[in-house]
Amino acid sequence: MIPLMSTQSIAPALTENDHLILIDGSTFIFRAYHALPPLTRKPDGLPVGAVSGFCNMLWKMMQEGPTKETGDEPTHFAVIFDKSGKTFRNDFYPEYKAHRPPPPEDLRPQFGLIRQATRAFGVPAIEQQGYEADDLIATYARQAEAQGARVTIVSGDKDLMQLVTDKIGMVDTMKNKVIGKPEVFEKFGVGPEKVVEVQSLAGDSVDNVPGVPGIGLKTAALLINEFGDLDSLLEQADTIKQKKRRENLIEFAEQARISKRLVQLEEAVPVETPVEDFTVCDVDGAQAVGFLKAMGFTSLTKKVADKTGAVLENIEPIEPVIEGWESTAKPAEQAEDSAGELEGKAWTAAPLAEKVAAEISALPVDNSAYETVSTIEHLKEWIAQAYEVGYVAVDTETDALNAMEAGLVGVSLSCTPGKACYIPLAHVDGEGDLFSGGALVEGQIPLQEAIALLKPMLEDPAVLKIAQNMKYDWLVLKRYGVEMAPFDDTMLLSYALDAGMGGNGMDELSQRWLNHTPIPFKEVCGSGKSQISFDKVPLDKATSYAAEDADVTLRLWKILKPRLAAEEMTVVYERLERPMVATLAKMERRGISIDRQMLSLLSGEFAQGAAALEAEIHDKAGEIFNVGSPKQLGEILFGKMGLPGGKKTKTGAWSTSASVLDDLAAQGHELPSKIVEWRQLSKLKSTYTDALPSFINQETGRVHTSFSLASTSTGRLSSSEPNIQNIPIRTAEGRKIRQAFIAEKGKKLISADYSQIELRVLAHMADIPQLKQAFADGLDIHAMTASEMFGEPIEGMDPMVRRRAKAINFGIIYGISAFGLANQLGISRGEAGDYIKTYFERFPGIKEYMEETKKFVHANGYVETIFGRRAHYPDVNTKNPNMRQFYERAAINAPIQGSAADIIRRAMVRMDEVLETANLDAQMLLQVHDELIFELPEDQVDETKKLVITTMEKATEPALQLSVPLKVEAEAATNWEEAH
DNA sequence: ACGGCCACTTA
DNA sequence: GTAAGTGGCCGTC
Repeated sequence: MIPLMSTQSIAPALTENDHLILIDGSTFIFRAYHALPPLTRKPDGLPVGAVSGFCNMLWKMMQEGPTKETGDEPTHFAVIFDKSGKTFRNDFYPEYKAHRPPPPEDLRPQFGLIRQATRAFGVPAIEQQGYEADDLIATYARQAEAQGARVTIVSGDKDLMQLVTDKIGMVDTMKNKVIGKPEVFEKFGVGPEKVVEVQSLAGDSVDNVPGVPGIGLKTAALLINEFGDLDSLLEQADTIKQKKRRENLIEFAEQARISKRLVQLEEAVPVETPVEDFTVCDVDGAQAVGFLKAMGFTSLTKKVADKTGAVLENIEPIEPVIEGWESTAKPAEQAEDSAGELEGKAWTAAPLAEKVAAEISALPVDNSAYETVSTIEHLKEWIAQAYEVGYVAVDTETDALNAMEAGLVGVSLSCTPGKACYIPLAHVDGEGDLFSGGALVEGQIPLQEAIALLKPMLEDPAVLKIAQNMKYDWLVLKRYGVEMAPFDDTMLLSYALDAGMGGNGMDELSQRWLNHTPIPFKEVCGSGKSQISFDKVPLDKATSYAAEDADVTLRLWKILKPRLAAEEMTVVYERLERPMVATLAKMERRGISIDRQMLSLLSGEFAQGAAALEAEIHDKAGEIFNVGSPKQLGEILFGKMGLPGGKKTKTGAWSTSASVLDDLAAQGHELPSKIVEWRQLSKLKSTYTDALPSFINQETGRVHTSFSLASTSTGRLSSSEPNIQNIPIRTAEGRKIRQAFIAEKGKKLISADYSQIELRVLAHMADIPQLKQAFADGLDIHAMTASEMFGEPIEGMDPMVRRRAKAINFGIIYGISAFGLANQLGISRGEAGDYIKTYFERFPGIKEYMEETKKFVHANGYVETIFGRRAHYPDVNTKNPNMRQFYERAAINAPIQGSAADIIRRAMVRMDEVLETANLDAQMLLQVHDELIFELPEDQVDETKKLVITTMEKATEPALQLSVPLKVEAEAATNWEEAH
């Protein structure tokens, strides 16, 4: 290291009357970023949320001091930043802080702005190559102390606690906590002078300080208190009684010594700016106000102007230098480059992500290391840990699968890979019979108390909550009064990154990324008839299962989150995935009313109809058989009666599908059409009229579906328990079921649906002039297609001609084949092929688009929607021509279906706020791919309709302007059938 | 009791 | 021809 001479200051040395405040810039920046909703500057969309938060915090600190207690006027004041790039610690330990994911894309341009903001307030912004902010803070604090002054360090970083003395105090403003010697002792179990010794043993996963395996804070403090310091301990390690601990201390002695050098702050940095220069001076109003004006922070600008006496109107905005961001969209590669440069990282994000994955998956899962939390103190320790690292993996255990009914049984947490706890809350004695069981097991914190302790942390903007399938945990906890925020979801991270590569469930992800099989639920609760609910599981067994889930979730997050930036999927995740969690959770919570009586009546009608048909069928067949059995039916139709069999199923049996039966009916046979009718009726009865009432929630009296965000390859949602996305509409009988979905008294339902959204998306993506023109002119798209293809005028067109064109349009969206079109239209393969040929001649752009898509998927293994969502087809290059063509069709369809899904997602994410801002009480209840269903007071119908329509039609903006208008139609009624 | 198959429902 | 979920039957465990 080249020794640098400290610059001599002309300012006087500090005295015991002086008070130096050192602000840890990183703490401020990251708190400001995570604590506040994203904010962008008006004209150009520059992200400024963190800048705004930082300025407010800095200004407050300058006005009031760090806290009331230590709020005596500072005489010296500076903000210390980390300089990006390598530090001296990396010279002897390259892995130091290597786990850190790169900063989020929208934070990157704000680093520079925040330094400029600091200077605009007349405060020194200090950073120095090769040193971390902590080292500079240590050096300045010791220098000031040596001169007799008092020092207050403002930071949330526990590494700085080693500096605390009578003269040097610490304040964590975010948590409103003053840290002196007693607080350090409470945290580390030793005084500030021994903090380094303890940390070198316990390690720190956040900074990637290894420490000694198996030794946490508690044990470390114990050992240091016994042996005095690290060196003495390592010398006498062979005297330790506990076998594993002794072995580890001997084996990892060198690792502990390295850890000590990592956590030991450098207190003699040859600083470029002397501490004497930090003298507080009056704020130059013109500078500060100029900067704030340029940022567009109106209320702070006014405050600062008032205080400094600057005349707001006379000050011109001072535009700061902006690095790492441009207001106009630019190619992805460029964004990557400039972002990399800005932070001066030697690595790009992708190799970092790989490195993280390798390290996390190498650490074995040890279920015996997990803790069962049974006291308030223990719980508090875990909560404190979450605050400390700023994130925590959370998993709730419940007594049922359905989030709207399940009771909370316990919560598990993890902040460090390999370390996790389970907090049992409602485990009951499983012994005894059905009635006597149910006594709470001992060693559990009362549920309400535990929730009261957890709630502030789970809702605190400073702590990121991480879960696998957050919607479930969010819903369960919401029912206990907790609204978790902010959060990440590992299932959605995986979905954004790898849709189509396989499932996104935790077991599968654990297998894929950690090469680890978590304890199967079956092993804990059994299965089938002997299955027990989780509240009956003994605490030790529950802990190894539940805590493992939190551990695995945290590890998956550490692996998947850095990939987001590396693979440019941040925007997809943050705009299209994550915000849907709360949106959908709220919809599920609201549920929808159904008319139980009406369904019951229908069930009766369907039963009668089916019974009558069944009798006829048996009569015509000449024997009694199970009509619901395709096998028995096949034997009768194609065996006994000798009818000509058409298709075979893939298992070799005669197909009795509706299309086959329809063909037979067309040949003049009576039985087949009766079968078709019977099947339709029994389907309506069993799946809808019988099943729906069983989904009515006891407490709410409504039906709460569960939407799945990550179970399609294209980005569509799916719905289950019950599936409300396939409620009948085609037949008159089926529509009666829709009538049973009703609005509450005094309310109405609105159904708003996109008209032809997929064809519009296709027209935009494939850039087809005639289609775009037709949509712009509001024409009947199928008639227009027919007119182009067959040369017939739209007026007075034969409905059959239009029907053919419609089938072709749908076929195009599905990745058309002559085989499929022929089936659909009941024409020959050759004829269908001719239609397709004609179509491609009239719309050459479509053909080109389909060929390009195929080329793309073969080259890349995935395709993309207009908003960048990816659908992967890892097997598209298979040699099997049928499979290959299947994947190609799916790849053609995915960008179209997926883009439409993206669009409605954007509308949904925005909808609640839009309605609320307009003071409307409408509530979004359901989504059916291109349709949204709302419930609202009947006197707000007109206004709501208008707002819903614009929100949906403008959903791509401002990110994207389609070259085709989107059209939404909305109707209101007291039931879904009439509204649709 | 579980899972595959077939049928039906939707966009 | 794309994307889903559910229910009944039936063979296997």
